[in-house]
Amino acid sequence: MATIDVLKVLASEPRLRILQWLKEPNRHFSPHDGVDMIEIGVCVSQVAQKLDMTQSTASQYLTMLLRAGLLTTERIGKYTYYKRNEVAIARFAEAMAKEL
Amino acid sequence: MATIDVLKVLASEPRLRILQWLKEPNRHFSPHDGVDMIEIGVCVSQVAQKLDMTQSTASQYLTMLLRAGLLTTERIGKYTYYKRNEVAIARFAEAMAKEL
DNA sequence: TTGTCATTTCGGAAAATCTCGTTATGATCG
DNA sequence: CGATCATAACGAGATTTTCCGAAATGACAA
Repeated sequence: MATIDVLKVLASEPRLRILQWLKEPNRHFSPHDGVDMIEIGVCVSQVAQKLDMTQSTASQYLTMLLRAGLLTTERIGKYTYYKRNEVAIARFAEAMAKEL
Repeated sequence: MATIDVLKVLASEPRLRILQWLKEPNRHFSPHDGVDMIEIGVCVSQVAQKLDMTQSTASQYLTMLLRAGLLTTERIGKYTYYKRNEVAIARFAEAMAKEL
């Protein structure tokens, strides 16, 4: 995905916040039983609640961050967990420092 | 200016291009007589022509980049020259790498 | 001063984005 | 299977952004 398209995804307060919350999920979300939020991630409804927006909106935002390559996802049972893609995020930060 | 607001300014193809063109102004613009584009910068009309947009639009975009702190400006005679603020740009790239 | 040129500001139409409610899909449980 | 729950996809109204043309500002030159 091109730099400009990633920038467009990031240039939104709620989406940027999601990415930042996920740096320390334990600080910002209450965990599901037996789920390590750092290893597995956080599910859509948890993000929706924290955003104070509908589940529909949270799902869209997470999908946008996913398509931008900044998150990864894993489905476990009925839940879909999202977490940061640290490698891709670091790569993007480097690209910014170079291209900007 | 907050990170999110700078991101919004950058998340636009024409504005991002302006910033990138200004990395090598001699490669992208034809100079005014006796004006060192690296030292002094590039004027609004030059950018408008390169963008293939009106001078009004170019002026607005340059102003947005200026307010974001990414450019500096200097008026000489009837021309207003804009150039990159390398220190601020580097600072922003660092902030991104940290906050992202 | 008057005229001209570069730039900025203002107002608005078209396009894009935001965010929602609703519906559809997929998975689990009884 | 049928019911339920989490998520994704769809469609739409409200808001924001984009980009323009016209009018205002500021600087120089005659």
